[in-house]
Amino acid sequence: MAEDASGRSSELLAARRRKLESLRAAGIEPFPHAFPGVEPIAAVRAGHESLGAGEETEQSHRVAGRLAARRGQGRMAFLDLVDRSGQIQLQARVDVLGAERMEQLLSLDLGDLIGVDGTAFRSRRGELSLRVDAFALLAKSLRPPPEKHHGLKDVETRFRHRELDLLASEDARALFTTRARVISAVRRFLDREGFIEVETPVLQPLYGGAAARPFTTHHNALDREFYLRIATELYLKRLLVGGLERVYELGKDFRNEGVDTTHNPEFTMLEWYEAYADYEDIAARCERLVAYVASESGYEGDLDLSPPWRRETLADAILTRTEIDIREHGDRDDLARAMTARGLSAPREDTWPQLVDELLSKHVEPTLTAPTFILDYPVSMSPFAKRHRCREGFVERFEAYIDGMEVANAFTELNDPDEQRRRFDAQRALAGAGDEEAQPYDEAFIEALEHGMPPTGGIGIGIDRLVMVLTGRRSIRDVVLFPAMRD
RNA sequence: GCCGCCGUAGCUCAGUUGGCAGAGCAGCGGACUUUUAAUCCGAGGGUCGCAGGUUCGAAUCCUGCCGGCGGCACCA
Repeated sequence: MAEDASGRSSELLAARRRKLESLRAAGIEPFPHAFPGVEPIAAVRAGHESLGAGEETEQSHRVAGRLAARRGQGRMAFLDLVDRSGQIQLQARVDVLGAERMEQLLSLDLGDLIGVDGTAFRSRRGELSLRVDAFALLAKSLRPPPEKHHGLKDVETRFRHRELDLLASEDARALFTTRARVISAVRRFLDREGFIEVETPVLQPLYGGAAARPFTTHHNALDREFYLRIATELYLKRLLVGGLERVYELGKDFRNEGVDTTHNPEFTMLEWYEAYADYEDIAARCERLVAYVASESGYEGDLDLSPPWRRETLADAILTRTEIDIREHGDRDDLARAMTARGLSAPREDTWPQLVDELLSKHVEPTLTAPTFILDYPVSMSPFAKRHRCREGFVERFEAYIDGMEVANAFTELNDPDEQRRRFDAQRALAGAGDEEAQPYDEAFIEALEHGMPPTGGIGIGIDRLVMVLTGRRSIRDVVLFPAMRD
């Protein structure tokens, strides 16, 4: 990665530069403007599926892509051309092209982008091919591509230079094509169910809607600090007050936290809110959405994502794994003693909600391979969720887990402004006690609630993690085009 | 932040006890009219992540730093 055009290791670059200059000297433009009328390679292949080995056609096709391999030289050669849809073999013949054009075609470098007009035939070995009748250089490649058989394996290079990963790897192209299908399927599903897509501020004067530390930035003209959003929740609920009834936003959130296999500092989040719904309605729609998206994106994994998913209350989930009933240990020290008595670590500085979270993430989450809703969380862990209609001290909230990973968080939304104000007060107390993730007081949000928000259910779904589930990847970096890296 | 593993040619990788830094692909020169990782001949290509140290001699041993991966901690 440290080479440059004039220094060491430049022999390979110099050779390509020489070719570039000789092309220009021969009057060939190495970077032409366009190449209209190109057919996807997959479409060409599909059009000749029934062609037998050794059979020829008179059908001409125009294709374009990157030169990936070359076999043979002299009077006849075979080239492999790759576009986004697939790969096809080209046959170059001196008796078709003439000596000069043949020489020009064969002196192209692997990695060059070319356009070809060719006649379809199937080789004696059964390979669908195009006999090159005419070709054009579409863009000269001035750097050598990754190795043609082993591809690009170095993980660091694949992440820092995703373009090389993509141009070298069919799997990489397929993965990000699948990701695109997931995202378009999400939109299609929600659009069809009466939701409208909205865009709320990324730069926010006050952050909120999740427990996380924000990134800060500065606006020069206004001379003030802004936060990059950690969630869209509070703005979206203001739209419910405004009467939009069913809204969703699909976009980036930013959280100033550590980086690991399930966390990237910027990540793609889906949130939707629907009036007159509670968390049971949300759970049902969530199940259907994931099943739909899985089907639309060609999911072939082992998980059964079809509704209904397993449902377990948080308290029962913890009870069955650890024999600790958090309902009987409502006091912080009492719970800590119960954990210690069973040999579980109970960090001294942890609050009661943090101890519960410890039990959940250490002892429950890893066991949740099949899609599962964990229901009903303690009030103190959920400042924006509505009190449970019959379970004292709990809220109507669920988190959805798949493959041992949290992929969604949802609740029956708190719409009582006075109760919301008390929850903010409690958060302020936590902040005073040093909790860096406590919610800041958002007066504009409270005021909005005072105008009246309908009973509402809402959810956030981590799209990167959903893509991980649907593509069987264990690291979020595999499903993010340009994951965060050190400089 | 802590622990472990890793960093060698453009790419994929070898490199023995510390003893002249290698192969394949790619590239360069040449041969070749049905190849499929084409084949054959020839000549090249290196700051062994960076900086120190030990040693007659370091890719190899030691220390520090940079970067990556995994784990722990942190993390709706």
